[in-house]
Amino acid sequence: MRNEIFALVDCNNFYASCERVFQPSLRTTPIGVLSNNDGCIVAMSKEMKKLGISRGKPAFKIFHLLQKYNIKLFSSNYALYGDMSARVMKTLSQFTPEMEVYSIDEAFLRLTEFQHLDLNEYGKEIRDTVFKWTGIPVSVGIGRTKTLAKIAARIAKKYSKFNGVFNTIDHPKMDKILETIPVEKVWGIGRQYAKKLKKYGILNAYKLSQVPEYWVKRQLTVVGLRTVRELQGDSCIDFEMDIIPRKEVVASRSFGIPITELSDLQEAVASHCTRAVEKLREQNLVASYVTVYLTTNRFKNEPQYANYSSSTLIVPSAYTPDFLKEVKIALKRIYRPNYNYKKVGVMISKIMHQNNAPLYFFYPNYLDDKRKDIMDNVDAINKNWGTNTIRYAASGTKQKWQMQREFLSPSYTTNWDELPVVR
DNA sequence: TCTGGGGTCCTAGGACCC
DNA sequence: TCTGGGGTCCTAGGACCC
Repeated sequence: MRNEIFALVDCNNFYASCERVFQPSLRTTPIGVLSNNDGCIVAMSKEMKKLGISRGKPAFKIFHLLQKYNIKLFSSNYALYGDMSARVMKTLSQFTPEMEVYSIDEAFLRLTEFQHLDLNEYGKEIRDTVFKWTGIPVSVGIGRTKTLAKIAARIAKKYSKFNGVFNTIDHPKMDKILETIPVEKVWGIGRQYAKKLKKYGILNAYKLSQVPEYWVKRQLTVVGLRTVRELQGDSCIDFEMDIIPRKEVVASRSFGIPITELSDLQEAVASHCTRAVEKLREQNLVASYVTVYLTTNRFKNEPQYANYSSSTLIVPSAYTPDFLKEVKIALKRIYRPNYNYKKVGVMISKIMHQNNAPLYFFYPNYLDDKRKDIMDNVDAINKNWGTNTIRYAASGTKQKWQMQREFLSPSYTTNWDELPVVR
């Protein structure tokens, strides 16, 4: 067993905290951030959590509370959150050469080479520095495995007496600590697994750590087995410093209103497709497989239909028109009239790095002909002048399918016209 | 629940081959 | 047809994550 040391740095209520950074007057106001389409609550400040509102609640259900509790709602603003995330990660990277950016608001730091430090002090320094440089409050959890670091961060966040930092390494009461963690809060144990485990009386992390391996493997596959070993202090979930190439890229949106006409769906699909291929290019990837899917609203009591269709490109590409051509045909194959559609999506897979794409004698390679130059220019313009400055006619101009974002905050950090003004 | 979007991994089972 | 064994590859579905 290796004696690893991991820290998990987790931003507190990340989206809500981002909004607050730019509106300091909301320091004590309950803040909620909504999902796309302003559909439901995806993030809350602690003041709002205290009101007993739960994540995932449909937004309209709390409209009557807004005035009473002076709640401030925001439509999600991923341009802002992405930019703030980059600032946090850049700050964190100063504390170790070995960092894994795990999600938009979390990073693992490998601190195995820092055994000699007072880890609690180091954690506090990390926390204070991130707050000073970005305005985002974070929790720091330290443990021998990633799973234990996760649990530590949860404790750091939950109990204010720890000042946002908790270290489980060599903790004398480790068993007691694990007993306080409900099994469904363990990283890797979701709703279904928790249900199964509870049936057998395995209610908390300590119990889970004591379960025989063959039983776990049979019930929860090798994934569950890894989790159990991690709880025992045996690090077996890989630490991924390198950015691993995506295996698939998805772009999809629910519609603001039900959509029936093929022409509207074609616009939406073209728009999603354009975004998906953009994401490919951001990482210098090419791909050769694209899937279009559509679905009606399964929560409505009306005729239901869902289907998908895929196409293979002759040559792996990141040239948007190559994909637009395919998704148009694919959508036509699966479209049926007279349904109220809720959502369409485009998924791109069979992805590889552009330098690894096979060369074909009869077909031009994406890198070789003018297509890459064209795409680079389009991307540069859209980056400088704003998303969709240049876009494809196929995406349409009516865009009646566009989502609703009633409570959108300004793009403080990514749009020159919306910079905060100091008077 | 009247519900967001974007990902990953694992397994079972079918297709196909010898 | 009262039907062998074994391997690989692919896909759908189910679980998980943020």
